Amino acid sequence: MPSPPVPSRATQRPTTLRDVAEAAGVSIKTVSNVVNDHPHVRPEMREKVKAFIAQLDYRPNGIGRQLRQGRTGMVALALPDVTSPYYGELASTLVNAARERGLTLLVEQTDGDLDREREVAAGFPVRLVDGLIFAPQSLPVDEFKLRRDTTPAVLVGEYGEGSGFDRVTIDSVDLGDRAVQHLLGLGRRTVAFVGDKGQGMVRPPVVAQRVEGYRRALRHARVRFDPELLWPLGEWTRGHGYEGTTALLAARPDVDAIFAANDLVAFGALHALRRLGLRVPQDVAVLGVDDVEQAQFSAPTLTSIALDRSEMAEMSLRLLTDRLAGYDGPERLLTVTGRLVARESTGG
Amino acid sequence: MPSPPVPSRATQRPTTLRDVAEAAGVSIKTVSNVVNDHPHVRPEMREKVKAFIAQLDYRPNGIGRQLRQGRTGMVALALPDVTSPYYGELASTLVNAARERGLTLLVEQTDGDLDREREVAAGFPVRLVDGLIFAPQSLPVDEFKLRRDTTPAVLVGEYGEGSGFDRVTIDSVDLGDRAVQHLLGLGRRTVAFVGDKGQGMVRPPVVAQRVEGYRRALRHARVRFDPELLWPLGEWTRGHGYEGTTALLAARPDVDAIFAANDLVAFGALHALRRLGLRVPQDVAVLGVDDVEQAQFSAPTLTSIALDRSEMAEMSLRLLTDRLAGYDGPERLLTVTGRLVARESTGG
DNA sequence: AGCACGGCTTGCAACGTTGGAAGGCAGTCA
DNA sequence: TGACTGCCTTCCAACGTTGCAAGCCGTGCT
Repeated sequence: MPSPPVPSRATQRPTTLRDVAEAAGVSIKTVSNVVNDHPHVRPEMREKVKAFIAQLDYRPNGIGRQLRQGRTGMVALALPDVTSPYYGELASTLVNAARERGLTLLVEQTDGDLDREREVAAGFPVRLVDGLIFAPQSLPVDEFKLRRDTTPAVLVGEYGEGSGFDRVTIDSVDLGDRAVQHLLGLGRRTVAFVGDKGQGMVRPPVVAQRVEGYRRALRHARVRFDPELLWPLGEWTRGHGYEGTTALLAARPDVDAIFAANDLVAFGALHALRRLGLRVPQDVAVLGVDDVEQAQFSAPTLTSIALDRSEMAEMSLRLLTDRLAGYDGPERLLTVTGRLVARESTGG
Repeated sequence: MPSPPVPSRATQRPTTLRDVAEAAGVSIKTVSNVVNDHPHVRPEMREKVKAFIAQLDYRPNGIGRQLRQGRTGMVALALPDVTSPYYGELASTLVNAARERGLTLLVEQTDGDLDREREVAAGFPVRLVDGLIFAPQSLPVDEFKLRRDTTPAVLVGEYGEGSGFDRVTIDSVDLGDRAVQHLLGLGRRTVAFVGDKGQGMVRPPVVAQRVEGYRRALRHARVRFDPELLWPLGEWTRGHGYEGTTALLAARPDVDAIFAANDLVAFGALHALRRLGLRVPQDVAVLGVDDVEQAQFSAPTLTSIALDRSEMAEMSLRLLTDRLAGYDGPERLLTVTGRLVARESTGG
């Protein structure tokens, strides 16, 4: 009878419960009981088995465990792009928060692309996660509503009104209102919003809300609304912010304040104004949204509206873990409000 | 005989192969064959089964599949922090590159913390991934060498010499050399390196190499090496860069150039110099490493050394997938070299 | 001595999937 | 008509784990 071949290091089979059981001369189940700290194992037996576990470097096979338990302990996080500071920080906090709860986070990037977001909504082709945290950008709400996947989902961002899903949202109307109030309070009267999207047609909720806040502040201060000051941008990036601001000031040299859709756009705007030889805040005041760390270090430092990303991350995970734990009630909505941090770019 | 209870939406059991099989009146294996595009299924049968699959929204259970196949299709990426632009871009590219290869990336953050890095090296307590891409910061190489986990691993960064593992590395000696050459080429003679670590004791490899490059450039230009100009920093962040630079210029007002350990430190340095009323580059030239996007938008724009993160990501994944495909040869080493991008902060 | 009890250990089954082998059926050819 | 062939389908087992129920054994009580 041939002896079994000696496995090479690379093909070495990981230790299983059975291996430990055979080595220790006990049943598989007893080893399992030791691993899972179940009662009804004699202390000396427990010690003995633990010794073999350590010696053989036994670590449970997650797959087997998950198959048995029907849950994977994994949660998908789908967002446009971890590279942007806003989403990056959200992802970072979520990774850690999930870890603390014994969950593993699977990161998926959509680039805000409609088709990719559709795929996420439809559910991953292979069922692998217990839940989903989703920050959509382009997907119409009605489409998400119709998803057949019954995995619990939490929506993050301005998006999702009327979707019937749990949401962590930002009060962007209030945010826009306060941003523009601040600029008007400096005596500025020609305030541009840089970062409009889908104007005339369907604005994504984030944009629609910020614009509504913008108009509310104007109305309140009895300043005439000038639609030309809603300046469109393909994407909310530094590059687009730079191009857009350059074009804006060519068309409207009378602009004396810029409400940038987010901090990246604001950095692009600062750069453009510098290139144009305009002083910030003396000639043009600039205000961004997100309060990314760089805002404290740019020249000039950037006034911004801070959103508590770690709070948002905690909230989303809490909503999701409730569902995982069996909560089956109606949708819930948690709202985060912004906090204005005044810095040099608005004379602060 | 009681009929089975109607499941509520929340507890609805996902569709399995068995469900489809029963609905279609065929065996489980036939459905499996259809799902996996296996031969020996009559076309009309295939169509019929596909119809049921669509109707019942059947999607394979990843766990069952993985258990059967012995692989999870998941790869862990362990790095200090996705929030920093450098690691964020690495993670972002890796997520997409893994996706293209049908792999799923699991992101783990260590904060560069020794204990967390130890855990990663020891292997996750629950076996769940087929491979590991690891960017360590504090872990001594010797410790990593001894890891018992036989999962294939790829090390990313300056770290890992002599570890016996596949590596994607950066030639940081050359990088430091070229950085300082550039500054000396501007006529500067008092070049500080901001971001030294563990000086006197064991410098982490990144630092050791950049310092070696720094000294090599000085030697080559016959400029005396002044150890006081290696300025220590607890961490390579904007905040530490700001504090460190402020302290540096208090101690050494004669500094006329700063080689910052990375771009974040450089942004902190720019901010500090502005606060001190010093002009960049006229009074002090500043140069960073990583060429993050913000470098093109800061005031002044930042000269930096670009490292191709997407190339590094592709390389790491290639090394890893080779191992997953069974390659069992000796360790391999791929090296990325930096490219200097001159901007305003050095008068470019 | 017999019995019950409680503490510890084991055996069985099942989670959902797929490779391999065996089974069935119709058509073809001698 | 019977055997063979080739295609399609089904059956069986196994991946590693854990809940449940049953089994065993020694102790203490009557």
